[in-house]
Amino acid sequence: MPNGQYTQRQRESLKLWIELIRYSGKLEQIIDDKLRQNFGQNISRFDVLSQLEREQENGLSVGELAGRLIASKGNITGLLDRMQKDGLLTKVAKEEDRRSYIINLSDKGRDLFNQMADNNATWIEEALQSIDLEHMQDFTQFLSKARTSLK
Amino acid sequence: MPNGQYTQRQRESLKLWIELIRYSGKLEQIIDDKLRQNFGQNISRFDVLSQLEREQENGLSVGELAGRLIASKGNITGLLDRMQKDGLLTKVAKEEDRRSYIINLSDKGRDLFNQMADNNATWIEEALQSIDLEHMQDFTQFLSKARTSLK
DNA sequence: GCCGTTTATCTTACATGTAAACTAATATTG
DNA sequence: CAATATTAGTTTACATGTAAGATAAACGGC
Repeated sequence: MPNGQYTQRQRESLKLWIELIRYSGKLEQIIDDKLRQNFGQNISRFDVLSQLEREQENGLSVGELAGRLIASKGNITGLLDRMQKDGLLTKVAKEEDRRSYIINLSDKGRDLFNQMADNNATWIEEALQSIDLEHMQDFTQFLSKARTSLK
Repeated sequence: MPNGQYTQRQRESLKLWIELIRYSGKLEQIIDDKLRQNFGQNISRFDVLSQLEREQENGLSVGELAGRLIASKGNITGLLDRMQKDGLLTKVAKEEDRRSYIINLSDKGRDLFNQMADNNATWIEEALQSIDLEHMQDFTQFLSKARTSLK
């Protein structure tokens, strides 16, 4: 493949790729800014709270939590430390497996998440207001399929 | 809006938002991994090289460059420093405005970009192979419009 | 030309992402 | 049971992202 000589399919793939990154990056930026300004939290933290909230009282081990996060899989130790220091979650050693810990929402964390989630739903609805409901559903389904066939 | 009680439109917006972030995040991750493994570079650096390559010999000031980057707008100083240290670009003080600098690709940077771009086109075509050409074009156009109506 | 404002970039401090090496506990194999 | 491999999580070092303030040069009104 000589430099700069691409097939039509490659050109269209590149265009789509760039638009996808641009659009979703801009959306993410908008939400991240709102979360920072209004709650002093960012998307990673919202993601953590969200995953823990789904588990109710059961909590998650560090590894399980990392596996469910959309964004950061990397150095989750520091993130959880900072969130624990902020009183958003609890971390208790597991009885059966002394290598492992159970992470749970604190009451403060749960309250904060509920507030954030409500606001978030409003912001996202606003950001997507130019898209009609039918397109939105098609689009969601399309993305879901495309993602499954990824790796 | 009571906790957990969302309108249909809000629910669909949230679903679309989550699928978008997941899909584009996964795509970005795939490409980032390939760039790291094959070239020791990441997407931010590829983005910088790409913007500079478009300008041919003219180069860009730090501010212009920052404005065109898809991703990082933040601490671009350090990124450019590291890339300069790797010999990928040059940084020359501007004659007319001594506050400003002109960033340009070095030969090494241009060569590297050309290699990366070719590989990138192949990888992205592969990642998007499950989508037929027509859908791809629709989707690109749709995203472009949706993005323009954002902020 | 002088002075306040704006602009371009840098610096600093810190949060987060990435990768690899490390530690301790558990599981597996013989 | 002992040797080895695997797993969970941490630690370290470094690259990158974010925000705020600092610095120096250029601009604009007077």
